[in-house]
Amino acid sequence: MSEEFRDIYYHQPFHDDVQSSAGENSSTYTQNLQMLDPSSYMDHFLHGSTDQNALSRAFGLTPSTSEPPVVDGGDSNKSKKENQHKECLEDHGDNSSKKEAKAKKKGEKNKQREPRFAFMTKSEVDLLEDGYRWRKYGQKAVKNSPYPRSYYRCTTQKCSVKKRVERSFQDPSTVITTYEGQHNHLVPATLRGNVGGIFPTSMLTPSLQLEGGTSFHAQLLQLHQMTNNHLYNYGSANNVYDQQNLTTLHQPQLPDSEYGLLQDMIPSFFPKHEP
DNA sequence: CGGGTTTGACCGGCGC
DNA sequence: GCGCCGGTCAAACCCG
Repeated sequence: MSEEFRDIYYHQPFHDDVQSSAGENSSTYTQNLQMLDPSSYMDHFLHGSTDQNALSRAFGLTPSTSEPPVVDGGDSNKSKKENQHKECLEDHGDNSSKKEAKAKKKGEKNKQREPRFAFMTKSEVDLLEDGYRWRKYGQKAVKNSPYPRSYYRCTTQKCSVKKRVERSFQDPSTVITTYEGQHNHLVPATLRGNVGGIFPTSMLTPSLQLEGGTSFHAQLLQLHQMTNNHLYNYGSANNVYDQQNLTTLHQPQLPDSEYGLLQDMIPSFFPKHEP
């Protein structure tokens, strides 16, 4: 299961003025990047990680020999559940007899487990913009939490990426976003008149860049896709966000070798140190 | 009218 | 076998 939830980030933007729509508001910018203390919810995701560990893992640089990335003594139950639910996933069956479809699927061991990628963001807005378009397909109450969990699917046809969004019940200001799967397409051309989030980077408009949650998420996602998966190429070399956008990003402390590599890959993710 | 959201029902896997 | 649980479906609804 540690493979499913391999990356958790904690993103804490500023909040000056907050409105109610994911786009305009969280007019925040990234101020700090750190791992969240293991909460009960997240226990099965990560445990006692440090910034460096987290980031290293995030970039797929975790030395395979060192600490187990995501281990929690008591997560056996959870992990089973996670696995189990994985197996329930996926069925776009539009046919009338759902049961049959599911039965078939079941028989066909259609249990591919998509990689997951989760991070936490301090935001008043639940649904952080990442450049993609999502359709909500469900909402469930979260056990032991007053906050519901929402389920979204990428609206692009043939793209089965999903994401879950829920608010941490321990820190209601924190939103936990879990992506599942890989987009097999580029970011939709327009999003509120802008190029949304992640990829066609050089096109980002200043206004969008200032949406801290957006660009940060975008970059994390991009990072994840680039480092952990080689199936998709979004033109990494030229993906350079305006440096201003992330100047306050907490600079990760990585070994020079790793840091240099990452800097090459995502320059904007590692803003130059300017005191 | 098309696309998104809401929400109760349903499903399959566990654990007891 | 039953109940719980997380996840999904899909009809009804909403909205631009």
